[in-house]
Amino acid sequence: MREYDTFASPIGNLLLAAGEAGLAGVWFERQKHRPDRAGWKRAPDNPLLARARRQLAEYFARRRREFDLPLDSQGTPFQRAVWKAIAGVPYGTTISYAELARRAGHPGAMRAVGAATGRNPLGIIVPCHRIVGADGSLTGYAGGLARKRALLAFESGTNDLLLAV
Amino acid sequence: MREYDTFASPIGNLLLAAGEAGLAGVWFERQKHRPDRAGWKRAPDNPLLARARRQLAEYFARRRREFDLPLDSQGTPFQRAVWKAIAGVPYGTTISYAELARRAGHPGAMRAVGAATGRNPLGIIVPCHRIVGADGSLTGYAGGLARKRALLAFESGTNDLLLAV
DNA sequence: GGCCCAATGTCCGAAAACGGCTAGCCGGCG
DNA sequence: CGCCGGCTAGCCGTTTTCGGACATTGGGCC
Repeated sequence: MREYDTFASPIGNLLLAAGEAGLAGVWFERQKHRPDRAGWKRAPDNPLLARARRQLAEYFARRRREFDLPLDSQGTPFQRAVWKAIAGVPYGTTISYAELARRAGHPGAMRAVGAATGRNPLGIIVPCHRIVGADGSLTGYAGGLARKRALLAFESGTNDLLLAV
Repeated sequence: MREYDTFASPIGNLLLAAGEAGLAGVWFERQKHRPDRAGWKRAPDNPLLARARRQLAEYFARRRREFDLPLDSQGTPFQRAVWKAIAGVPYGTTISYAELARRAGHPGAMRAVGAATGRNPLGIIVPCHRIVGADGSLTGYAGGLARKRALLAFESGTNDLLLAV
């Protein structure tokens, strides 16, 4: 039985979930691999969820570039290594899946790294949108390529966040 | 790792490079298609480079009309055929790209011959400045049309070499 | 353990673009 | 008419670009 809440971002509603030791997930509504929230309890007053909402609002207002939250994402050792490496990619920059594989300690496993990236439960917080193909192509995003494109433009440029439909 | 040196000619500084079997290149500074000299070593004492400098000085002093140097230019078989044919054009004369194509054994390939001429690594030594359009127009030169015009005037007339800027 | 899948990367062959060209045409001039 | 300038369509190696095939790794499922 998990506590959750929602947050209305400029590029779509987000679903936030709290775990035992920290934030467990941030998904777009209707995104791929979204968890089944049967038996979850809506809890807007949960302090952790409130804190996450505030930091996300600051991020979208250009008043925050890094998140400061306890995280509690669940996955295999390999997946956790990948997600940890993703967390080290700075705001406004991108790296390739191959480079990510190297940083995660598995050079050559770029394909598997791609799969693990797609399973990242902490969208935006763990910036999987900063991972692109070796030739710069976007290749994929659980929330849809349009959102990935919008986030990268938002972080690299100074223009406002606008989701091209 | 190649050895190189420079030579101050009346129409601009030249970059000379020595190869395994002979002179590998003579380019104008800042000319098109100039090689990347990363990792090259300046070697004024290299005997081949010294010999090339002396012969160039003689050429510009009107005391030499033909060069006598071992050459080591690298290129495709087609390019080498073109450059070899260029080398056969005598001092003070010009031929058209079409005629050059015939002499190189590829009649009709004048357009490709033009491209190969532009890639000639041995400026002045292999006298690509003696190749002109069928109607006499200069059409192009890696070191700039002004230099081509100056070289042709120098070879045909008795006036001093003067580069019209 | 075996098999299939995936938000990749690399390589190679085919196709198109790119020139330091040219001969042929056409209209404008004297 | 004759000359000239500009435009066009072929010309042909080289270089770049593009698309598809394939090698590859780890997870999830049985």
